[in-house]
Order: sequence, then structure tokens, then C-alpha cells
Amino acid sequence: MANTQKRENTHCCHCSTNCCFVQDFCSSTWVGIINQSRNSSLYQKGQYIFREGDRVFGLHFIQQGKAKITSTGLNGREQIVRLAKSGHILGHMGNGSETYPVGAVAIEDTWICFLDNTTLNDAFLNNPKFTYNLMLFYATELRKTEIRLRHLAQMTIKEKVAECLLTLKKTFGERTEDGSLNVTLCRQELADIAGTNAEQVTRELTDFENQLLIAKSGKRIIVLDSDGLLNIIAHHNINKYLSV
Amino acid sequence: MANTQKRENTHCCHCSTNCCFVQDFCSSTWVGIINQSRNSSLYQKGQYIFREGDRVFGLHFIQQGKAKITSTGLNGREQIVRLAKSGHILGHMGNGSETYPVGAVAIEDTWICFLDNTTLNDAFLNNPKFTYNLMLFYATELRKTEIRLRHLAQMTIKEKVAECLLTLKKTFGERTEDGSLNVTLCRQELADIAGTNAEQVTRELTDFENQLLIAKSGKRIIVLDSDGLLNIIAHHNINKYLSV
DNA sequence: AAACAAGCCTGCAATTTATCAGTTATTGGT
DNA sequence: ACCAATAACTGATAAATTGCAGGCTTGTTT
Repeated sequence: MANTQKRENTHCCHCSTNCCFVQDFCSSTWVGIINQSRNSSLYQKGQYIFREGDRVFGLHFIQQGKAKITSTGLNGREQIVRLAKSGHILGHMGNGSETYPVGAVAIEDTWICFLDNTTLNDAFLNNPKFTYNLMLFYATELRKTEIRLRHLAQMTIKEKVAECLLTLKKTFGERTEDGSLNVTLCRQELADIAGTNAEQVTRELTDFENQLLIAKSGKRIIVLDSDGLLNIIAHHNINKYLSV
Repeated sequence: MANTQKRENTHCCHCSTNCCFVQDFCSSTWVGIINQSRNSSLYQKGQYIFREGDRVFGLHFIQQGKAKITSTGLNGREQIVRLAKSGHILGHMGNGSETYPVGAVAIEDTWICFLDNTTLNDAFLNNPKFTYNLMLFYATELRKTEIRLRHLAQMTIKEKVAECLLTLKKTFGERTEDGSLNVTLCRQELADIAGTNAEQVTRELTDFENQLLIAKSGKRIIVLDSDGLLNIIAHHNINKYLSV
């Protein structure tokens, strides 16, 4: 990979992350084996972790950081199909297709642990809980994506932008210092999540600001009134458990 | 369940289906155990298999038939988020949320095998290949849904309807007798897949018919020119492997 | 501090899509 | 074969969204 850095080789046992499928669900023997064969790298903000069309050699685990998973369409227009943070997985297991149908980009400096297919397959067959929990992860992501699919199909732009902000708050949280979202994305990236264009995002953000639902400080966004934003999209979710 | 029928009790070993996760990936001991605890029922066309908000007690395996998975939004407007056929799974594994965020409806008479959570969890921990293949199933569905997410966000109505037809052809195939799609859905259901309304679907289907891309015979649709339909959406998919 | 670039904001015109209303065609039951 | 009910079709109108152009703000470099 181009300008990725290798990590100083901390053993998995002493890894500081508090959210890792290997650490939590593999036997100590297998943590050792995986520690041997894993490959840790730093991807800087904006750097591709993998691109659409790249061959799939294994799975990427986010040790520390944040990434966007994007799908590119007509005229290079992007759709962010998923956001991922520490502990999450990038890339889908093989099943025939050997190339990535989506790309992944670090949205801040991000440490990735990579595991190759061979090691993984052995690990899956020898660590049922590891496999089971990865299955739950995919099932949960599928459920979330299915709901988002409906939202993109049915919501107005105002609603989609409101939901985008709530999703960011829920996924990445807020900074203690100023209460702003713990992630910075440009208007175009917000549009790529909400499924619209940068101009519309600007319009809606300005509108939300005038209604005192949010405040802007440079690139950072502060959600002032979550309930107000939730109100905008509330009638789309019959069941409360569907929200965000 | 209301008016579902119980199946004559064929043992899993003698089940005629050629596509079943249990048959293919569980040990013979476990096929026996699962055979004991499973529950088979017939759901007639249009009948709910489960509804949004129902409690999750286990997984539904489609033994024979077809189903749509829908998510209901504002004013009861539905979005079909997934189509499923024999061998597929309905319902996502638990992970905290105990109720279905989506509903499932039979789109033709459908036999379902139901397995409860307790039996399933034991099966998962004792049949690594079973768990592994279920994980692959979810990962594959996630990948497909992510691509569809972008399509719904970026395509025009014409493109979405074209893709809908191609998806139906790919998923359910064509009847040998007349070459028509091996599934019948009303205009509203096509609209619920494509993310638009019934009127627009009618308009596009008429247009496709005039261009000799499809033919209509009553409710049935015959795809005459797959490549023609593919052409309409081709430029949305940079990589050929993404198509449908 | 000035100059520059990049990103953000705003209004308007053009296009697309949704909605509504009315008509025609199909289907299923008697 | 008929009738009633349902679904499909079509056109007109209204609403929402997009795309473009130009100005403004912010942050960075020299």
C-alpha cells in the first residue's frame, strides 16, 4: 500500500482497544495465532483502505479510527452506504465474488488490522463464538441498511439531512469540550450520506440553524435539539425502536 | 398463527428441497435434533409470515416459495427491502432488539420451517460450518443491499424500474412455457421495490413495451431484451460485477 | 498583511417526480 | 356470459428537487 505506516508490534493480548472480535471471542491459542499473521497499518485521513474493484484477500478490522464505506455511481457521484468506527469490520467475506463492490476511506487517521482469508477461515471453524458474533454483526448491519434503504426511498431532503445528523451523533458521539459532533465531514460528504447534493445540505443546515436545532462553528456542527430533529422524521417510524 | 397449515411431517433427511442450510451444513446428529424441534407451516399468498413489531422467537427458513420483506413508512407506504426464495432466511438474529423492524409476506403459497432461538444457538456453537455459511449469507445480503441503497439514491425512475425487472429475472427466473417472469407482482408492489408509485411504474412499463424491451400478457411480464434494460442502467455501474 | 484557494451559501430557472382525477381494461364470482 | 370489483392506464397540475451561476466566508500560504 502507498503511504501507510506499519504499527509498532504490540501483541493482541496487550492491545488497548476495548472492542475487538478476536480479543473477545477467540480462544487464547487463536489470539496468539491471529496475532502472528495479522498486519497492522495506519491510514491517514482521506486515504483509501481499499477501492472498488480491488481483489479481496481478507478482512479489515478497525482498531482505532473512523471510516466511510462508499459506492460510486454515475459521474463519480458517491453514496456513503455505511459508517464504521473502532471495532467494526470493513469488507465482506468472499462467497464467490473476489473483488470489492464498495470502497473504504479513512475519515480520520485510522489503525487497521488486516487478516487474510486463510487464517480467517481456520479461525472461523475453530472459534464458534467468533463466527457467531461476526454473523450477528452482519445481520445487524443488514437490518440497519434495510431501514436506511426505506428512508432514502421515502424521506424528503429535509428529513434525510435531519436523520443524517442524528445518525452521526449516535454513531460517533459528541465532543465533551463543545458538544459538537465527534466527526467532521464536508457538505459533499453529508450529501453523500443523505443521498442528495451539497447545495441542499447547506440549505437544510441553514434552516435547522435558524430554528435553533443546530449551531455551526466552522466545519463543526453542534446538535442543540435532538428531539427537534427527531420530530422532523418521527412520523416515518411507526415503531420507536426503528429510530436511527 | 391465524390460518396457516401444518405440514405432514416429512423428516428433514427426506426433505425434497435442494437448498437448506441445515441439510447442507449441520452434522447428521444435528439434522435429527433440528428436525425434532422445527415447525413447518404453509403461508398462503398475501399472508404475513411476521409483522413489524412482532417479537423475535427464532428464524424462518423458506423451504419452498417466495416472500417479500417490507418496511412500512409514512401513511403506510411500503418499501420492499428484500426478496427471498427457497433456501433463504427470513428474520435477523436477535442481538438485543427483540422485535422485527421489518415484516415478511408470502408472495405465493410458501412453506416455512421455523427454528426457535434456543435450538439455533446450540446448533450454531456445535456446527461451525452452519454458522459460517449463515454468516456468508448475511454478508452477501448486506453487500447487495448496500448497492441497492446507492441505486435508490441515485437512479432516475426509469432506471429504477429497469433494474427492478432485471432483479426479478435474476432472482426468480423465467417460466419455460412463455418466458414470462416467474413471479407476479402488481404495479404497486413493483413500485414498492423501485421506490416510486404505481403510476410511474405503469408509465415506464408502457415505455419499455413500446421500445420492445418487454411484453405484457395480463399481469405477467416478459423480458424481451435484457441487454436493452441493462443498457439503461449500465452507466451507473462502473464495474460489471456490480450489475444486479 | 495581502493574495489565493477551497468550501460554503443563496437565488433562480429547468427538470423531474408525485398527486389527483377520470377512463379503460382485467379478473373473479355467480 | 354477465356484472361487480379491482387493478391498470393516461393526462393535467402541483410540488419537490436539481443544477448552475455568482457572491461570500474562512483558512492557508507567501
